[in-house]
Amino acid sequence: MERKTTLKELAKILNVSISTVSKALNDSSEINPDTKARVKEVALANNYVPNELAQSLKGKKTKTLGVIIPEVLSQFFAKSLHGIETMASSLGYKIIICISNESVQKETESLNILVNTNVDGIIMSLARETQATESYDHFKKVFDYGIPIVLFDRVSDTLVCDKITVNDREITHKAAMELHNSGCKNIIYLSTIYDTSVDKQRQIGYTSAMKELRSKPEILHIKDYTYFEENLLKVLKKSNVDGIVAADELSAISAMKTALNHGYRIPEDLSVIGFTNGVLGENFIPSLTTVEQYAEEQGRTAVELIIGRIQKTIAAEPVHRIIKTSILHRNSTRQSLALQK
Amino acid sequence: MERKTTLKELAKILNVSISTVSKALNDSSEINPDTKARVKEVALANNYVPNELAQSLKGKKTKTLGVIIPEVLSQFFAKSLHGIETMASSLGYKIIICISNESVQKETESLNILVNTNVDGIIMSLARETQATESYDHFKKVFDYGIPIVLFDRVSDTLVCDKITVNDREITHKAAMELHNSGCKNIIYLSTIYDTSVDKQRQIGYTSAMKELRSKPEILHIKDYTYFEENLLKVLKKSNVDGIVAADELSAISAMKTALNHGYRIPEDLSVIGFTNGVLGENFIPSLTTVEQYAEEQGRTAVELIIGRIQKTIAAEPVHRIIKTSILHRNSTRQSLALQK
DNA sequence: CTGAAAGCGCTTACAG
DNA sequence: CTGAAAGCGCTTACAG
Repeated sequence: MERKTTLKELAKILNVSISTVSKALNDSSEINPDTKARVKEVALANNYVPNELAQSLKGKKTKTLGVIIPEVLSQFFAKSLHGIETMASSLGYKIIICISNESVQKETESLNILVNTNVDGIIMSLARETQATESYDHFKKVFDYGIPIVLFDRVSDTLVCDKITVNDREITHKAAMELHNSGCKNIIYLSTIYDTSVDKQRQIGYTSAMKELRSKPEILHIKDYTYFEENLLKVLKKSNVDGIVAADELSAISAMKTALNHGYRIPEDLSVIGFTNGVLGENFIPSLTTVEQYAEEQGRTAVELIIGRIQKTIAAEPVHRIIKTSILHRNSTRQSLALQK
Repeated sequence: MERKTTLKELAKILNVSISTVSKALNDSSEINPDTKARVKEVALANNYVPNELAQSLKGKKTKTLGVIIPEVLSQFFAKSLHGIETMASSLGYKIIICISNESVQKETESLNILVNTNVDGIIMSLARETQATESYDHFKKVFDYGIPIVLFDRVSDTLVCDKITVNDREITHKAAMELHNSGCKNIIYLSTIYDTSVDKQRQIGYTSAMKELRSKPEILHIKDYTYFEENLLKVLKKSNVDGIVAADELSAISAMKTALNHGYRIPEDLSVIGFTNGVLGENFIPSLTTVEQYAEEQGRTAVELIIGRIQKTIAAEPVHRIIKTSILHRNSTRQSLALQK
């Protein structure tokens, strides 16, 4: 049960003042090179490591980033977290992680904890409830104290700060068009991530494609997986659906499962395009054609942005970085008719 | 860009000393109830929150837990992390998360960061490389400083500390016996999590079952998913395999995928039992019969243990908590023959 | 080039 | 019941 060595102890051993030790270790130009060398040697021999609490108390920087995500069990957020952790630790920052569980209350608590804990910046993706109810009062403190914040994936116009999203509208439009070009006549939009900003954007992209194709858009939101099969089947039959654009990975897989269990062949009778490149879609049979969202890259970019903001190396006005996604073609869709010839 | 209110400022407003303010806010019995009330009122009105850095610098407690996991993309670790976060935040602790990426070096860095950051305790699961090379020197500092540590899932006898594991041997034994009882003749053990303590335990359980059945054990370790299909098929054919006990979720699913792609029917021709109750196994067709490891519970228990250790509310000798698992029967296995009658 | 002093924002033994 | 003082472990303007 050793205690950590302090500057005071080193000073005593070296017979110099605490100030000298501190300056020597910080490579101050004020200090004689020989003294520096001696100090450093003794510090090393005594396993000296500065007490970060004390340093932070003076310097006001904690080299800590707060991260709030709605959940960690979906591949998208797990991957973003991985990207955040990798980049942060490579740049010498620690991360405190909070999971909001889609709830405003937990998000509020998390924000308070992060503020009180003196994080240098916050990276987050909004809870569904926050987006559904448009509650943003709990951000007041963060803005009052001028703590930089970057939002990724689930963002809001109400919050003026740096943001990272993907080109949701275009890619969803493209996904719907691809289904059409591969021969699908009745394409629906399926989502279980209702009430989120990304869901809205993807809906818009889908709807605009339907408009272009002069087809009636059909949007199916399923809020509870308990009734997933039942709800989906009803629509599949009623509208003779042969194409699905699903707003997330799990709903895409669940749709395929339901369809296969009821005699549909995929992609012949029903084609599906989902979102997120995760193990689920990769390993399902048939494997899922999906929108690669570059989750890890989003995480890494978020860290770069927030650190740029903390160190004031980027321009004052808020940045909105839009990451270009692409469609990863696998086996849940057919080739486009044009290509088949 | 407000600054946070300090005790000094409150003291000035109230015309009392800093000590009085501090004691009043901490509900010290020394202070006059009326004074307390006045102080609290003003504190509230000024949005006072104590500076945790200063408090920690005095009190030596940071109310922060360090967590190191080998990866976050597997459901098992994502679920444990979720359990850890939930329990920790409900008990007023923050968590700093580090991902070792299975590497000793990253694990060492993470440990150093957590020590330097003055976490009150550490919860971790060892990196594969750490277990493979039996490198434990990087733990010296943690033990020297007496920072409590609890290991879960991937543990080591070399490290004397609290541990949480599951009954790996028994349950793997049981899994193999169940396959046998359902009619499987040639049961192999498949694993991609080679070199880990859990893999070893599960192997032992499997081997003991084979011994009991007077069958020759066959253990297949695949270290690289690139050659998964090739390696597995060779063994499936050579040994006429009709049962697989897989040490983790992904290898179980990959095995089913390979088998299905090569004409095997599951569970008729080949039965599979995996580990971890995750979305992958739940959604695959057929759904995976698997060992429920109660990952979230492991996470929650880890938090309880470490906090008990920090607050010294548990006995001095190291605790080893063994969580009883169970087999979740789904569609990748047949009923036992006994039950079929 | 070195050191004494003040201060970051708290807590707590000690005096009164 | 209230307050002055010391101290947690640092950094940094200021003196010498």
